[in-house]
Amino acid sequence: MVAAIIEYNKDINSTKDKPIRRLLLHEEIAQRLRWLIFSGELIPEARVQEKDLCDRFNISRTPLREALKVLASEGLITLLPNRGARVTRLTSEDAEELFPVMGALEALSGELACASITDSQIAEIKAMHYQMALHHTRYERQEYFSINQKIHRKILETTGNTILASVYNSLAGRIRRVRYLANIDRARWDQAMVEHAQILAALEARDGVKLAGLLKSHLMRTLAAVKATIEVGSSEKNGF
Amino acid sequence: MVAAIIEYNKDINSTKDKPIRRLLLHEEIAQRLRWLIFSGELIPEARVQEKDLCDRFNISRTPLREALKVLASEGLITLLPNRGARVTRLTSEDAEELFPVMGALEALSGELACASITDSQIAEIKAMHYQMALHHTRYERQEYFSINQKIHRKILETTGNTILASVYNSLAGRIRRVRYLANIDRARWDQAMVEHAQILAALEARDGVKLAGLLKSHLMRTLAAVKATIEVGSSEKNGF
DNA sequence: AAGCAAAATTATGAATTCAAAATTCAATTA
DNA sequence: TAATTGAATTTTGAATTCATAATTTTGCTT
Repeated sequence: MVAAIIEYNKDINSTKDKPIRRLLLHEEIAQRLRWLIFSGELIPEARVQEKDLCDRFNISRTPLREALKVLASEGLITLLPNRGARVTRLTSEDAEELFPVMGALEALSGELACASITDSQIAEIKAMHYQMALHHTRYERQEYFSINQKIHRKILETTGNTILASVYNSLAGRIRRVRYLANIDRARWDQAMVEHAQILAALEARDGVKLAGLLKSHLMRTLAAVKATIEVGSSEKNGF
Repeated sequence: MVAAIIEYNKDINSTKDKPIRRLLLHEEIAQRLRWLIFSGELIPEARVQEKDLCDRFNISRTPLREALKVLASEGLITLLPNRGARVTRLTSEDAEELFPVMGALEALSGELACASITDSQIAEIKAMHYQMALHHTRYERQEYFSINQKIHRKILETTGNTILASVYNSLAGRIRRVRYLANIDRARWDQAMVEHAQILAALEARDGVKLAGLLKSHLMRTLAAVKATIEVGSSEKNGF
């Protein structure tokens, strides 16, 4: 009995678990706010009223304001001193700055992935790719978009580089809503599928340089589609 | 007189300046905290006591805590719920994740810079380069380091891509202290100067692809030197 | 009725307060 | 004396309060 307790204690001390962190309220709130922005419930340029959100989440202003500061540092919202916070509107210029950076990160992602990806991981992505192709033939935009995201995220995960993933995700967050709403035309969609097939092929061949180039150019072509969406959105005054 | 006032008002309204934002206290505090970390006054792993900093800055805990949340989202400090904040210690693994990302960003930076850099901007960088070379021959490490930073930042600015710059600076911030303290040996230093000469040449030739490759490999070689510093630092328990 | 000015209201920025958790320290026991 | 328990203190997380800036409303003037 005593021995068992001693064993147990030894185990506690020798095994270094990562500390169990009960999450801080402002982090929970920040995550929920991100969802509100991605889902489109919080509209760009619209003022974010602290009181409303406090009531909604049943919290005081302190953790909410902390969360707003974090989102501001991520570029998702803009703080106007004494005049509140508002969801940052993505301009065409922003997109033109964001995509080359995301392109560079995706290229790196592909390069690193090729160096370490396992056969089973490739098989997984391949399965996702065909699932996506199916949605494409069925004109199922939402589902296509969802799996598309998953494939890119899967490649990112494969690299095992958490910093790369977090930086990429942060940037992608800024344009997620626009991409989601992007009403890409059929021609561009077909073209995107061709590009994805090439991407898969390069990944299977573990050709890092090739894959990097494909991902980069894929992103740059997507930029054009997104820019078109932004222009339309702006002129309709229901911007992004 | 009245006319003058009207003129003045018209000017105010017609010219759309970016709003003069009296900076929020937490932003000021966040910036000062960054300096404290970069300068080494705040030691990694050491607990950051809220009270001490509040006394130091003569502010209440509210804006300080907001600033801490922002720094945490930048990765400069780590928040342990109910156990305070501490400066994030850069591990060798962190460096191995950070440098490839920074390399990709620098490569992009070089590529974009070549596409738009003016002759006078090149001349400016060239002047800085020779200034740096002088410090190198004189073994003036701090000055060399300082100009080295400036050159890379100047190339970044040249691209005009503010998002690229801010992402890069955020990542660079995490390793600035280590790089600053990095006691690179003479051989590596000499090698770095050779690489810089090549970088300048590629920039003058506006050879974006070449420059991208050079910057990337330059970063990866720097990684090795930084990793060595981290290892030494850790074993001496005065880590980074 | 339109335009303007002043008062009233509301929202924001930051300090203070309060409750809960962690840490310190002293007393006790083996 | 070393280890452990439990109270006292400190520190943190979050709500509340307070002062000030921004916005809205009201009432006046033309």
